[in-house]
Amino acid sequence: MTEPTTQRDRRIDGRGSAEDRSDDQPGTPEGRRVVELLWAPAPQSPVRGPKPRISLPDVIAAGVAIADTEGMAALSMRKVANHLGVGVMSLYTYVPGRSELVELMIDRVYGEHALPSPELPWQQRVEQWARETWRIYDAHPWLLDYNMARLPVGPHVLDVSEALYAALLAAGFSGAENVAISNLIQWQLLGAARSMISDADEARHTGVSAEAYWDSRASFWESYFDWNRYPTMAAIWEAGGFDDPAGWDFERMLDRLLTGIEQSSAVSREPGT
Amino acid sequence: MTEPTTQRDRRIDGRGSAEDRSDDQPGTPEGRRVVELLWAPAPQSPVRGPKPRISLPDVIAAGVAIADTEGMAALSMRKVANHLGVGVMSLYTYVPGRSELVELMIDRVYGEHALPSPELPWQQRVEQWARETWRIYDAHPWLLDYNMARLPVGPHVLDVSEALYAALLAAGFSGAENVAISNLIQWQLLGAARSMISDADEARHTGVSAEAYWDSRASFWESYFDWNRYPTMAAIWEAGGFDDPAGWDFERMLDRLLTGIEQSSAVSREPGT
DNA sequence: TTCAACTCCGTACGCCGTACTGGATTAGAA
DNA sequence: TTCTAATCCAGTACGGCGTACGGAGTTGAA
Repeated sequence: MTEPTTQRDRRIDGRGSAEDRSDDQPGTPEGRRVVELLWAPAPQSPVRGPKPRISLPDVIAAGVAIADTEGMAALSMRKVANHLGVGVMSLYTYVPGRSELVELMIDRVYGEHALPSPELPWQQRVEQWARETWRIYDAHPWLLDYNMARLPVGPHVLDVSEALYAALLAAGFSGAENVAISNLIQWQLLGAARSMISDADEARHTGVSAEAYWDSRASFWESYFDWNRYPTMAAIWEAGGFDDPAGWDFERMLDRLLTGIEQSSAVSREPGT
Repeated sequence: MTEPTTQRDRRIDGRGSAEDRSDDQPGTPEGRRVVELLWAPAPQSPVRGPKPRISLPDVIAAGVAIADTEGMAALSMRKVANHLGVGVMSLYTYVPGRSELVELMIDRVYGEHALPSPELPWQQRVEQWARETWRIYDAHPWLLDYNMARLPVGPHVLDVSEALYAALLAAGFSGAENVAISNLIQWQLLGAARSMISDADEARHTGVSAEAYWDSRASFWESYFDWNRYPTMAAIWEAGGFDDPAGWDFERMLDRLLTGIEQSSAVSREPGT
């Protein structure tokens, strides 16, 4: 960290082309910046300018607060600035832009995950991991709006991933198999959370409850639904299969997953086609 | 449909309060409108005004075209209008707003799903269903940006759902069990697609390939990754478990799912806790 | 004391969705 | 034929967004 860091360097400076990096540091400038924000150990020594009135954690906390109460779509730089009592552009001193702020927010809430103790049996570890993940989705439903395909590579996100990998390793899965089962668990959890939580969440800040939503679509069921065209759905409906989210109830799903994994751990190891 | 339908009625007219619906039709006005757009059989008889220069399918097709090439984020009403050679506000004659347009676009691309023949054995039906779904995600990656928790209730969306439910019914699953397994399949597919396709897709219109992305984060691996803090991840990495998406390769995943379901179909039926 | 480094932020630009309003066009009623 | 109501079409405008730019004020080190 020898070269001087001017404001222009710290700001995002609009995606420079591949040629214009004269230094030999790895990666792109934006990538380096966000990695530094996620991992940088200290706000480096006291420096030259005036004392900052806010801090990076403040900005992240404000973002989380707004997203928690109003949803991800309502999160704007102006609102964050307002919440902190500063001008909008001041935020760009701390954060390169909105999307990087979101990455930081995600890593920050992953820090709330209470990691399972390595001494527990693997089933309990996986179970606690799943419950904690669910709890975080429930506390911060805006996570569910995020694609989740490319999680930010932050310390807390990695802690959480490591915990699941480690639990599955204890169950006897390693390498690609471990990754596959880990993905199985995460995607099930995410899918169920999206179905259950984001309904309730959307209700909270649009004022339209899930029932009201379906009621608003009621004309469909009355006028257009064709019982002959969709016989299986009709049968499931009449059997109560859609009542309550019993089919993807969290407890049942967890049970299913664990027993499925146990079986797979017992049988195991015939390669695919 | 006796009461006159003026433009003000057809337009979205800003979420009227619950009191102001004088008629006794079910659901909210917006809900009725989008349901009609999805299901209305014909553009009702020839009517009074000037001949329309474009049509609803044109608008939907333009939206799909733009989203296919530039991504969901780049889909704007202005671009759609431009693509059709009309003014922006003209679109609102055909579609209540952007979000409804997206719903219509989704149902439209679900119409590309080649439903499996009911005469095939259920495994082949599920397999073909999964391949078709994957193909559609691949052709229209912007679907993956959509939450997918609340799919639009359109005819094609329901056709696709019905096909999976029916195949699983043939496998012996009914009621809530059918729903649970159907969700399992869909969420796995969606998760895998989000991981694999949206990478490639993002690369296409941001110009940043997945390798370039990881390269841009390269400083992280060099400077910050702590092999002691993340031992399992390190082990998996060294074993090649992250190389290639072998762990969640589509074929392997499909195999895994089908055999898992078969086992579950054989064992089955011990209730949870 | 000077000055470079730094924080803060007002202004402005180009996007976005869409409300409002009115003009042009047409089919049926008179 | 003339009139009129229904309908399509769209210009203008408003409030919101992310953020580039440039400059004013503040501070510690030279």
